[in-house]
Amino acid sequence: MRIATWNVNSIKARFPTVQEVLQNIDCDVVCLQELKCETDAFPYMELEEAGWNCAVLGQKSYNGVALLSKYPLEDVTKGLSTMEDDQARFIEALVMAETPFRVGGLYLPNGNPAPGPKFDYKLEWMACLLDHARERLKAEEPYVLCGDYNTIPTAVDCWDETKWADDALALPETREAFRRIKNLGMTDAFEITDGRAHQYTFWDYQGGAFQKDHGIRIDHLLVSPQAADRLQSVEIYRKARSLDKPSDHVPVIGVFED
DNA sequence: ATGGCCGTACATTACGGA
Repeated sequence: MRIATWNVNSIKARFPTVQEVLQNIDCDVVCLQELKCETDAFPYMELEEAGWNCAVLGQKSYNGVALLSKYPLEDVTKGLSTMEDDQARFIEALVMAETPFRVGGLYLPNGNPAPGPKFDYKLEWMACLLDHARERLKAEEPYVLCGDYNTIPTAVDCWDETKWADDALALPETREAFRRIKNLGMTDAFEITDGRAHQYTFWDYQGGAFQKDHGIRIDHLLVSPQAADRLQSVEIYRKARSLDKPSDHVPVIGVFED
């Protein structure tokens, strides 16, 4: 079972690239973020023709999340169970593989500038995600909570810690909120299968950041104990960043024993 | 310094992103 998360930064602006990458990474489940399209405008037909079952929570202009699955999806929920949110940032479903996996796809708020109302919203969102994860863990099932966390977990997850010191992605409050979710018993899949420093999932469009490898690791898969038991490896599909008109994020793939 | 982001929208600039 291969489960990917990928912030596509507009599905319409790069749909041919998205289709090509989906084919190449050969996953069973893909969580997409930053669709930047309304639910009705999602390219259901093309993706269904390629064998995907789709669950979508879209929004005009900004945000928007989707779940793609080669297996049937059941128990689809849109939005966090623990919060009223007018932004399309969370979708979850039960993936009916031989061993069912529950998969949540999230697009956590950026939070800049900090301090300020946007940072407050980010921290509120993370607190609600914590409550949601706590409830989900009670089921003791394979559970994967993946997406763009807009969180640089530690100093070695960015190319230059000093450049991010005052940024909402790296502030102590953000890192603490992320750790709290891990402390519930959700494991960072990359950390336990790879764990190398300076492995990135995002590179800014500006200043030749990708060529200089000036990136940050902000796309994560957090997994329940039952999913961690099956976890074999994590792949960061860097190649997606070198294509024409790329997203600024690349797919991160968790590989699980079936 | 010989270069210097991207996508969206009530668009020709403002905004959100990270």
